[in-house]
Amino acid sequence: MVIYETHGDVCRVGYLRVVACLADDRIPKTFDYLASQLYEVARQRDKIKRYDVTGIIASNVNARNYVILAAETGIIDRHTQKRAAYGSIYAQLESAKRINDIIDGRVNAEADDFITLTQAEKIFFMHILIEHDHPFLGEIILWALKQRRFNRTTAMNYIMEDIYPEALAKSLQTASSKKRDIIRKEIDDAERFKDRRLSYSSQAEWIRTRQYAKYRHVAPPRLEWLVDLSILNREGRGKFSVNPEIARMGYELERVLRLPMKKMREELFTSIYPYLGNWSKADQEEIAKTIVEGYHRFVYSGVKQVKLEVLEMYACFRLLERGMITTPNTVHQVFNSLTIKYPDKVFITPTTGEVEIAEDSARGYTII
DNA sequence: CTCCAGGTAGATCGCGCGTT
DNA sequence: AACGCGCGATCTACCTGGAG
Repeated sequence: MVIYETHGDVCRVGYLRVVACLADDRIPKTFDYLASQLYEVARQRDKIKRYDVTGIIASNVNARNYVILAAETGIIDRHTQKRAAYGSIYAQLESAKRINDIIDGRVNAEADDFITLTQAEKIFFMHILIEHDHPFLGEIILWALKQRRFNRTTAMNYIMEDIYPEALAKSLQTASSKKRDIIRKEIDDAERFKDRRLSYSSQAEWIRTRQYAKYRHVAPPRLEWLVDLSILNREGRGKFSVNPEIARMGYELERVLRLPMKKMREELFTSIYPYLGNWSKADQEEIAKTIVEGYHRFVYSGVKQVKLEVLEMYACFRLLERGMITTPNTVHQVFNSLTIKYPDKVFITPTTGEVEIAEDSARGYTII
């Protein structure tokens, strides 16, 4: 499910954290309301403006574009106007504390607060962006890996003329029938992008076309996301290079990013993320503790039905925050062993995947 | 009316050339 | 060789017409 709607100004991943914290699990908030709140929060740090990065929120319109991106990446839900799965997960992570402090005015934002991500946050957003922009963003990463160094223009052309139509074609299989016709039309159009671009006699003429405007709205934000995730480094204006740490994993990345979605999710945790930080392996007890603690956090913040899948992903990222790594499948196994060991305290409704964990199990984690 | 994709004005970069 | 100037190329933030 490729992200269809992007705008050239949604370049900074960090604002998605603010949207996740501003949204709510119980009370719907309209996108306009979220946008104006986001705008207000972002303005807190007007005095310490950074001019070396693009995508800083400077208007309501531009804040709204970020809210839309949050909807496209599973942070908030278009229909319910509440938090979506990844928004709920982020809101329960420790990382959310700092953002909430800024939102509530308990601390003043520093220059980097909306831009710089912690290592765990980088992996969190890498995960959701790769998943929601699949296979587009993954293929962009693989192309970048082959280049090592490249400039913005080369990247824009290749991304739009080669990767984009192919990614759209692949996304056809999973798209709803309504969207399919629109996507097919877009593919037809995209297949002619290159010929059309080359038909303009001068560069000056080309950059004034609507097609170029489209390029600018689709490709550059994705490159900027990769910079925020430390997959790419910025090398001055319009130039990028691949982070050497990532470059070393080229072969593995190619294998993992091309796996079917469900497999890819697991393999990112087994084959990629372990090399993106100094993690220790989380043991069974830590995992179980994190599951139980997480369940109570979700319930406390107003999530009525805690989905097992969501709880498991939460546990993976919460452990990363504490310097420990595990995988969704491992968490799943630990959860299963909990239901067997404590059938009177830990339940799952098989049809819906909703979890319940008895209150007293939280106290001192006595169930372990 | 609302809203956003596409359009555009102005800012900024950096190439290539002349000068020291 | 190194510097720096000027201008075309490129980039970005903001705006708006036309779709819904």
